[in-house]
Amino acid sequence: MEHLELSERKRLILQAIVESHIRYGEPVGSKAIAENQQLTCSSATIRNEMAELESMGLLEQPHTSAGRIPTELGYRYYVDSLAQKYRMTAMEIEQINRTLRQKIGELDGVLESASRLISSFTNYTAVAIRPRSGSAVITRFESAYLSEHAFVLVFVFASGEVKTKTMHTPLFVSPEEHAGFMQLLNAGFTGLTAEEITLSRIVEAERVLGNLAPLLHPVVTAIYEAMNEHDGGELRIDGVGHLLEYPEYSEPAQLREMLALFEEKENLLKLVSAEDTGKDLQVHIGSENAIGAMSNSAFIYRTVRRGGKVVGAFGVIGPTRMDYSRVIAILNHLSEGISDAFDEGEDG
Amino acid sequence: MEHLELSERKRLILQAIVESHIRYGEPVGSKAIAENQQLTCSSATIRNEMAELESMGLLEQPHTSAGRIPTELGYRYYVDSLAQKYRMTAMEIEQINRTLRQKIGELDGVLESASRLISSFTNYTAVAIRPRSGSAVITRFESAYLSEHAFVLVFVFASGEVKTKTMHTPLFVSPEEHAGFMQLLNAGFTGLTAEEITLSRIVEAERVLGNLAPLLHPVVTAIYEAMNEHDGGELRIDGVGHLLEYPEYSEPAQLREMLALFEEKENLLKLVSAEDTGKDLQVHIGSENAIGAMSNSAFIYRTVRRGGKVVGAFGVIGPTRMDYSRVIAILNHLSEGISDAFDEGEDG
DNA sequence: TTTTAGCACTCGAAAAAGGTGAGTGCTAAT
DNA sequence: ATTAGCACTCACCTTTTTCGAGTGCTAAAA
Repeated sequence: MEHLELSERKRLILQAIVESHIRYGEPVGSKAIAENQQLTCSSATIRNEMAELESMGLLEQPHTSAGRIPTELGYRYYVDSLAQKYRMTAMEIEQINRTLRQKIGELDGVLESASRLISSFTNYTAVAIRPRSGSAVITRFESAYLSEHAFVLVFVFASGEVKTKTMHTPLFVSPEEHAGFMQLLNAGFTGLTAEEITLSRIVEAERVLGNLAPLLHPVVTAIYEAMNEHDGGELRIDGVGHLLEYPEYSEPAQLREMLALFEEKENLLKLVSAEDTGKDLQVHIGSENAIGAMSNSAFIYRTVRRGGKVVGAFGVIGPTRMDYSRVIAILNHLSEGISDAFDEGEDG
Repeated sequence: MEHLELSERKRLILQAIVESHIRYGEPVGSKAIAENQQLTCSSATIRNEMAELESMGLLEQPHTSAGRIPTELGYRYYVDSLAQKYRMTAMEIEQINRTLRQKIGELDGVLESASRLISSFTNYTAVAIRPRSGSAVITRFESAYLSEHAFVLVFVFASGEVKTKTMHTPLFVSPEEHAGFMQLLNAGFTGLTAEEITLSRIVEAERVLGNLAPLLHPVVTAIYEAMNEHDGGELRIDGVGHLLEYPEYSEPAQLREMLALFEEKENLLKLVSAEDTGKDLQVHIGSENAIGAMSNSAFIYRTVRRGGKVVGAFGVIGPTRMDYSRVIAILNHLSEGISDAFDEGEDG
């Protein structure tokens, strides 16, 4: 399927059909094609060509007396070989740049903004993903002393990410004790994966702590949770309502499946975490998605890398008749902007 | 409407109709009532009573030859005077308690868990809200030094809330400089509302800082943002998919409106922020909601107070034929649990 | 050999027609 | 005051009809 040989005319016809169907969502008839385009042949000729395209598996008919719609293969061919590069408007570029410029630094913040932007620009549902990382390691603990009974714990992960958690305790903890506690934490619990935080370590630490020992348990629990949260990945979704704009989600069953998918973040996370093929732009059409609920949808996303490793992704989910070229252009632009922002943030 | 005089029989009939309609979502006929209940009269009698209830504005007929459904007023009467106290199952209580026990301390975390719990228990869409507070004041800055080019800023708000933000800078900042910078921040920028952070303060601080002056601008921006974020309120929604379980949201238009409502957090925030009537449990039925999109929905929420001030709220949104007694019971129980958790956290 | 005009045919979608029954209001008897 | 009885209403469901966009095929034209 890499490079199916198609006559120039067939390519034009396929392109016209795909684009019309993307636009109007309805089967495309031979007459519409004949009139509309720079094709100089009659509808009868187009009918013949369409029949051939159908036998090649690029088009299909919903029923005998209807026009044609593209198959998944048809879309695939379109995306790979036919789609024109969409040229973003100055307004679009401007607005994206402006928004990104404010959000340098925190990955979560950047992804969040990206998601919002994408949703409002494309009129599709947008997702922002921080995939599960597999082995969170905390390289440092910092803390801010709030009162005798409370302090903020700051977890600094190897990835550069930072999480915080406010701890409360019935114990009376002086600033000095607090400092000592933090020193112990940094000495005994950094550089470890969740599995490496063994009971013996904890017992040993408790022994050292003396009367502050009861403080350790909730802190260790917090550490665990922070690691798991960090490992577990994050998912944000914007513009769910856009689904309703497309008749392919008008059936309650379909819609329900999608909403369930969005609510159970596991699935989408898996989808992105599973594969790092090296390609930064992923276009998954229909059943290519390997999730039942998405077999009538397209999922396009772009990964965000840091030091070669995938640390995030953002993209859109919508009907298979998605405006691929526009979406791809927007994702690419956004991606560039984000890379720039990070490069500045890192060493600039 | 406070205490409409109704005969005992009318009350029973109204209650039966409301409960049947809550359960099945369909108009209730006289026959069903007559058979079902402990009423000892015939369907004809009930028809007469129903006609009267209708003329009082408590019931209505979707069309001439259908049964009756409660009006908003009917639901209101039911909620105020008729609803039985729902008794939670041991399982429900157990699970709520267990979940809450893990989430002591961070308001956001508690609200989040509450929302999830509510959604899964009630089969309605759940919301958790931290309303806009109006005047965020930071009482203290803490910081954790990460590297010469990065540190974590911790904002401690007067409300006890804590926010963090990771700062990057191209400057080379030594630990000592960092400590000095933090000292200045605490000296010059605590106890202020956003408006009180004036340019003159900033200029003065820059003067003191000397070569570290360029650091101030991004930090002040971050402070601004943190305050606004804190002021702006937070909204979390779970179980959107549950809407689809109720035919009142089967029309795309309805659904769309709701999804739009959920995505534009402003509206819901306003709804809760606007009023602090002193009542902790709010039941808004239909048009009582003062948001067009919600005129066919009920919104029940419970506020969370701290020191007498409303700092959060959680509740459910669903069709007007909501299972009021069950929802209210669950919200109340949850609320108790949360109060307990906070009391422990504060002084325990 | 390729293209095209013409035509009979197909079949989903929308509109129209028909049937069903739950539920009503009213009247008259209890 | 209650209830049995009955004519009537009207949303909902099913069936029928109509309609037309689109097709494939054939035969003529290029």
